[in-house]
Amino acid sequence: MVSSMADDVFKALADPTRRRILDELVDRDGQTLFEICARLVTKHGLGLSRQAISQHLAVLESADLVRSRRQGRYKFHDLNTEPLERVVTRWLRPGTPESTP
Amino acid sequence: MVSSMADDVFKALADPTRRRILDELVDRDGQTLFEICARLVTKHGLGLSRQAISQHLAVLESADLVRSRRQGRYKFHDLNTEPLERVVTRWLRPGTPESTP
DNA sequence: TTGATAGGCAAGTCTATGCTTGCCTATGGT
DNA sequence: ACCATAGGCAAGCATAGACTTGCCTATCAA
Repeated sequence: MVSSMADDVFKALADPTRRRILDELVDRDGQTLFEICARLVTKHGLGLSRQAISQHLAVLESADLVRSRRQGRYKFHDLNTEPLERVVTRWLRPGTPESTP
Repeated sequence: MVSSMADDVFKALADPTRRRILDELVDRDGQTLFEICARLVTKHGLGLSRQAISQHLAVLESADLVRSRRQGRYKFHDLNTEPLERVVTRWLRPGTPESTP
């Protein structure tokens, strides 16, 4: 089964933990896996294993919502909002009065 | 467990069939369950049972993405894009140049 | 009243997926 | 060389969720 681009984006956004991760990356870009784990624990009280977060990051990457760059033994994660902007305008008509106040 | 408003919206959008339904309601508002079933079959080739679509509509309603009004034995469904507009700006910073061309 | 239409409810099945556990690789410091 | 750190891989489990089937209710037309 082929998974379209929009499909991956919406699937990625369906999980609350993944949305928290995006929140963290908005707050500070270029975090490592361990940093994200630590912040999810301290700021949101989420007690998830490192592997769980790693799998979430993989889902976000496959949706191109997160880009990663390797540097030595560190892997930094960056937010990419471009897929969001493209996917959201699907049902939002340009003529909606409330959207352009 | 309490399900927040954003949670319901993203969960509702996670399913491709539900996104198709929203597409149909953008195309023509105020359709009944049977109309939506017929259009999904003819226009998209989806062979789903009436109950499946009914359950999808229930999910969309609980996310307030679809509002329904009863009239006799008919139940008309209307699209409500307001939750979308609110939920999407979460990671889209207002200063993004591409978003305001 | 009878029958057809529009919709609802409630199991039951089956797959997807979130999470864990355990082990493995690679890089950097000392 | 040694060990700690940063991350990856793969199997296993357990719940959520999509879909079906079967039956029930309500509205309208004849």
